[in-house]
Amino acid sequence: MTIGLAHAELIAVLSAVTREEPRVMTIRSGDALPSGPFELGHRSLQAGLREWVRDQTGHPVGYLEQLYTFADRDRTRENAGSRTISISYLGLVREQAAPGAGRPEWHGWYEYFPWEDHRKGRPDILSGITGRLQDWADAAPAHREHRRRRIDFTFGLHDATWNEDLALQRYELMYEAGLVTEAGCSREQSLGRQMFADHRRILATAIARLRAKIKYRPVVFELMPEKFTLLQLQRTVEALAGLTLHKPNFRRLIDQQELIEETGEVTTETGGRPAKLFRYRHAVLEERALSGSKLPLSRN
Amino acid sequence: MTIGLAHAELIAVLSAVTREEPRVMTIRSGDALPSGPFELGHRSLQAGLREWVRDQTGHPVGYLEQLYTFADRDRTRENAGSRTISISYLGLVREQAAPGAGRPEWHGWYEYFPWEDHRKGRPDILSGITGRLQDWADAAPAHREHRRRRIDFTFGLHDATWNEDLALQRYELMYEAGLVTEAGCSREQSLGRQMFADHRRILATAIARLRAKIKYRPVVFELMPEKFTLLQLQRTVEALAGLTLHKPNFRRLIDQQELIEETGEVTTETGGRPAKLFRYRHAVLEERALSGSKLPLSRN
DNA sequence: TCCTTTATACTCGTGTTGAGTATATCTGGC
DNA sequence: GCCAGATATACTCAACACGAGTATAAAGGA
Repeated sequence: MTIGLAHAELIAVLSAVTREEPRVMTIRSGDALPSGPFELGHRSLQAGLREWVRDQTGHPVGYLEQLYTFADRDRTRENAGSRTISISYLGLVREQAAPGAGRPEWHGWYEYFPWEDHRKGRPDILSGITGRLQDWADAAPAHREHRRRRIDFTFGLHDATWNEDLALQRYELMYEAGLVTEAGCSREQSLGRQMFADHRRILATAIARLRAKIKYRPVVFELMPEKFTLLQLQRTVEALAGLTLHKPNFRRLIDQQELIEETGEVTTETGGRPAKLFRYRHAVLEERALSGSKLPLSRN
Repeated sequence: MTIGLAHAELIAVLSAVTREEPRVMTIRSGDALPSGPFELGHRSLQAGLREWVRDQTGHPVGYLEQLYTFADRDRTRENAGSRTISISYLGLVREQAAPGAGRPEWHGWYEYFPWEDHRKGRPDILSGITGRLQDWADAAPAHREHRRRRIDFTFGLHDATWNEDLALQRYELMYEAGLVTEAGCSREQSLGRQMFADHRRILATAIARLRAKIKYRPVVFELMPEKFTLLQLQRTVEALAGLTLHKPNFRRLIDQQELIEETGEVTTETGGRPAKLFRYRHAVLEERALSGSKLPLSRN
């Protein structure tokens, strides 16, 4: 029985939204996510990542959340018997944060996942994807029905509707079906920009997690400047979700949650009628907004 | 710069519900969670844990989900410079599974967290807890208001209502306030049964995660026998949530989700009028039940 | 037979949510 | 200066989900 000695590596998905586009910090011209070894000096995993990101990029990280941990047999290292344990994190960064010395490269989420952006309608690329997925399903008669149901559900076909939270499931399905380069598909046939190793999969995990989270925790504000208009807030949520929202209802939702307050100022930079500026109510609301339970409670 | 070499350890929170009581598998007579090193032979973390649990306990694990990864300076090992990375998992086990060779010891959740079970009303222990938390808040004038808001929210005091999902936050708050032995509190003053190292904290994480999850994913069925009555299902959910539910509304919720179907049989073992037996609709519903988004969508 | 116990079915009021419409206030062109 | 276009903000209405309570059905046991 071999004791588990392994290399520990931290991988960060740092995201920001600038000019209505969600972006991720990358290295190697967009080919990989920033990562580094977990060092002995670090107090904890979280602290280690924080330090390391600040040193490398000059960006202070606001919100930071662990995503997933996985292990792989070492690919690149000399000692092939060893293993690497990768711990991935999702971090949110303010739009206005000064760019650091390392001159980080930001790339739009949807370069890597063009089928995930539905703000301008259902992307054309999707019909090609679902077509090829259907072929993949038909190629295995034994699993055909099951695969079809999975495809329909995951991509919102037939009676199902598109669910933006399923970004990871969609990527995994495409991976299984061999539609992405990481799965050994040819470069011409591959869909979306690829990344080193499983980094694109980690990015998909981060996108899915964040899209789910904005619905029940007020994390969007970690991405907003201090003062913002309601439309700016809506556009940021839309960028993350890859969807367009219903303006009146979005506003109603926001102000019934009482998460923000007027600053008293207005801005005319938006084109038409001047828009009120709002700010997030930090102090009062550190807790809460965990919304209500969907269980039918009984009182006694 | 030291490269991160570390020990990798897997920790499992295996849960079941028997006789309307949620239980967790333990070792050392309930003092610790089962854990073991991640070995080289394992294909992946998840597979490693599955194998290892089956060998040790004879229980097949149904649902398995990663909880959290954390790092600590080694406590027990000889090489003090090294570190241990602990990866914790939540696993769900069927009630009827045969007990294995290892004769696992199951202990009720609420031995460790007596304040979390509200099925018979608000536990008496809670008044003591919140009283001591108030003292802790008052002891630090600078943070008093903030701490009070945290206590009120987390324990459902004043205008707030009890939120069963906050099990982890409650434990963390009590830890900060020094109310549990793990934080250096005396044995007499400690609340709830303690565990080795941070295992009780991991259990709290698992409880919180599971309580949140049953609301939007049909994971309860991983804990049910093949055939069950609606009341059995309700009692299982109640056991996990630590709450009593409104019977008519629970039934309505269940059948509008179309997650189960009648077997055609009935059982008279429940006392009064015979109850219909139901089964979970595996096949059709592997996906879905991710419920709806809370975002105000617009169609175009 | 009646009483207790559990199962199952129905009602009703309220609040949230999807969808659409109306009014206010700016800029820029004529 | 006035109108068109653009954006901001406010209001309405129907459908549905949800909390809460009530009524009926079918067993076992005194």
